[in-house]
Amino acid sequence: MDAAMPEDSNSLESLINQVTCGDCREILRRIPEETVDLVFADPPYNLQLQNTLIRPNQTKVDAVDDDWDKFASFTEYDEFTLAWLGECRRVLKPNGTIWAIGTYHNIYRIGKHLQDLGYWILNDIVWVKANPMPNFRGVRFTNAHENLIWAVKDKRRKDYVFNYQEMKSLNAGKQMRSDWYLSLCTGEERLKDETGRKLHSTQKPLALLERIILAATKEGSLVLDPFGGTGTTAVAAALHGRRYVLIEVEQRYVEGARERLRRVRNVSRQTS
Amino acid sequence: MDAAMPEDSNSLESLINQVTCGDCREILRRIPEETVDLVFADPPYNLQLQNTLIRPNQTKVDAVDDDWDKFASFTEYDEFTLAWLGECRRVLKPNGTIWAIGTYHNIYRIGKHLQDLGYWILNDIVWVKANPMPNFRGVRFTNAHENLIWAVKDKRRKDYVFNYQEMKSLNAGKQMRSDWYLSLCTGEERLKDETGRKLHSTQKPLALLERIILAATKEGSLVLDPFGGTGTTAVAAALHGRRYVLIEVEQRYVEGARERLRRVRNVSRQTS
DNA sequence: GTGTAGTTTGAATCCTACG
DNA sequence: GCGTAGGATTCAAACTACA
Repeated sequence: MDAAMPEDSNSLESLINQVTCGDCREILRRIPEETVDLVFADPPYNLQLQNTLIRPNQTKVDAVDDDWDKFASFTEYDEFTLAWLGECRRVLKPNGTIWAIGTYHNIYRIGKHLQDLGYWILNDIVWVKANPMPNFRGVRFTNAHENLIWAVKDKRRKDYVFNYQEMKSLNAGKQMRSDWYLSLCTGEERLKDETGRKLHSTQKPLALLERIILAATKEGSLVLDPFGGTGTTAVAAALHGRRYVLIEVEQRYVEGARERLRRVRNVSRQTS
Repeated sequence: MDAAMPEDSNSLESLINQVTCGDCREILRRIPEETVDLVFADPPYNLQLQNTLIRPNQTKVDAVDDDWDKFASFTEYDEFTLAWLGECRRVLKPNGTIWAIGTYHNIYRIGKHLQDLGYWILNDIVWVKANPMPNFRGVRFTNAHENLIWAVKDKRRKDYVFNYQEMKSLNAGKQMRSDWYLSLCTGEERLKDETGRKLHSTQKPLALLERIILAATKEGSLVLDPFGGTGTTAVAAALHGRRYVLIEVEQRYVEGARERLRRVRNVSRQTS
């Protein structure tokens, strides 16, 4: 797929259906204004974990300790958030929508900045986890969900895409609600590195991205993921005939995503 | 109960197990520092209503559809939020905790300010509604949940109250999770005015407040509700042997709450 | 192939008392 | 403030091993 990349790296076409490596705040500048139909953003959560956590059976929890999740302060996280949210708003079509996912560590800051920038929230969605990690020490409630925000760029635009009937049919003929019960990404679906460990510490389940794309885009729509990770958004887009622009700053995730997308293409070639 | 009220209206004792009418930002000043064990706050979220609340003598802003008005509204809501969150933090004991409930209209602003003031979030909880109002026009997902934030005043204090075993026993012997499936407040439980219409537009289910108080207070703890409404928090506190301070600005809600509490006391007198 | 038991693991702001 | 020892603490899904 790199061979097919046009030489003009500033054109939008050179980014479409590609996984581009780089800081999203820079790559986003290559995208012209009002060209994107949907943004899905899974930014770093700024977890601020302190100590190692030991399970009751004395094993160690494989926590999120990646450098990309480290921020010096809330202020720094806020600046980062405003930067990418602002760029995403610029490239979105006026009736385009954005989805952002997070936990209590970061979702309030994202939501607040999103409102301040003029996005108009349509729904907040909770991903209720079928199999969350328990609270081993029994000092809080089990953290069993994550939060998503769905917002349209321009409040006045009522013609954002929402495939109401398709959602209804996916929910046994009843209106799709704001609580989505889905399992974590584990097992075969979870990408592994060469040593057999999880490649990405926070890979999202494909079912989550499929529902989002089926709900809020049409065939041929352009989907942008500024924190592409190992490519779940791109896979969901490809599976349902949507175009995508995937940006990811970590080279090893980029390679994992590209390989994953090759496998998806091969499968669809065999079955078509 | 008014007859039993001490004459010194500045003492904390004069507020305890009473429904006090007034603006919470003023009444809160009567409460000494670090005296409250738990705050439950269900603040208003309608920005238009907020404008009249903060600037009662100014002209109402019409349709809020330009950027300046929108920014002004958010700013005023933010100032209001910071004011009551700050006062609540002052009166909370160092190991005291706060619960705030809201929807996507206001919860991001509350959560962000709460973090900025130094509260330390322990959990976010979603109240998943068993019987939400459908989205009649089919243009969004059914809004089927509300968000709660649980935070401790001082991050370093690990001795906040969390009745782990009691929550576990309420959940069939398994850890209580962050998703709470509860019905709306309807039927007999819902307070009505003299014409038979609901007295308060957003009365919370008693089961929600009972769970919160059973989870995060001990017997005899002091519970503060700065937006007391029709007294659900006070009823839950009274039923479980906790003391309360309830503040509410609307006189008709105050009267509804006082009458409701009289009924609760009569019932417990008969059964004891 | 089928069924069962055992093992692994997941975005986690996960303890307390005493020197 | 810090270091250390004592003690209480987990759920569901998917995978593996084995009969």
